[in-house]
Amino acid sequence: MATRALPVAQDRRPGERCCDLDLPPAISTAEAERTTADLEILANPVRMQLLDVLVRKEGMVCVCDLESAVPVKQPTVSHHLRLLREAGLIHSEKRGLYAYYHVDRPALDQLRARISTFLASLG
Amino acid sequence: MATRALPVAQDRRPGERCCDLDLPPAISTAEAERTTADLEILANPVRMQLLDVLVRKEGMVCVCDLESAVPVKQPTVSHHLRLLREAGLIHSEKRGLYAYYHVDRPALDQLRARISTFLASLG
DNA sequence: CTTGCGCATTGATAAGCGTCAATGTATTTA
DNA sequence: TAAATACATTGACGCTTATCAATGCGCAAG
Repeated sequence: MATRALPVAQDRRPGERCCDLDLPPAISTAEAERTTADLEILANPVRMQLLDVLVRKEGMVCVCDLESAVPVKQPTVSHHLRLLREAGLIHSEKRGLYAYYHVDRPALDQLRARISTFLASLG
Repeated sequence: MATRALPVAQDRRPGERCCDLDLPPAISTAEAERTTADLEILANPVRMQLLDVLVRKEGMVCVCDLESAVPVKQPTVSHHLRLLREAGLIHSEKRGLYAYYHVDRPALDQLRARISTFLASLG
């Protein structure tokens, strides 16, 4: 009895043009790429742990402390810190020998908001 | 004046052991890797658009329809559909010549919940 | 100034990922 | 049976990413 407008196997002949209810890509490719970038900056265990530490420690954290919180060597830590910095999620300040990092709260909040919006759009 | 327990540059001598308030990795490496996997399955424009189409079309969608919704060739579509399938987010059913895909709502909801929890933990 | 230290950068390596042409496999139509 | 169609799989390619040893650079203690 199916009253659905959705074409099913039985309704479709081989070679026939697919669903004319042209599924609009809904999410544009450009939009999908932006959201992908948002997800990718978080999609790494080391960056995730670094961010986590920086979030929990309200103040500034020096690199050597961050280093001891993740299972990779110092150059790799610097590498991921750079990516997070270039993404605008954290900032650094040099004091003497040490470099202190801290989270950019507004930036992080905006990132979380964008991802949440995306997740909601999948509902 | 600073009454904060957090060591700052001035408080720390070179060569000194870093913050003894051992920042517990808070998020374990294993946990971070699991969450990373959750993010990664979504962190691709094609998979994102495929999922989006499948979510918006309640019923089953055949591959040729999905194909026309993304800017890549058929083998690439099959590739990403396979990844989504292996992640348990979608399922397929063959009817005659056509393969129909549909979202696994509970699985998708759980994924979204896990990511939301993670995002909240960054608050 | 020289040495030691914290951190960034470089350069190399390896592994992973996305993409597509070509091919395989059912299945359906002629 | 033969030809056509939908989709999956294979195999190859290029690009990106993560990682670390080695090195560079600035600051600070001696």
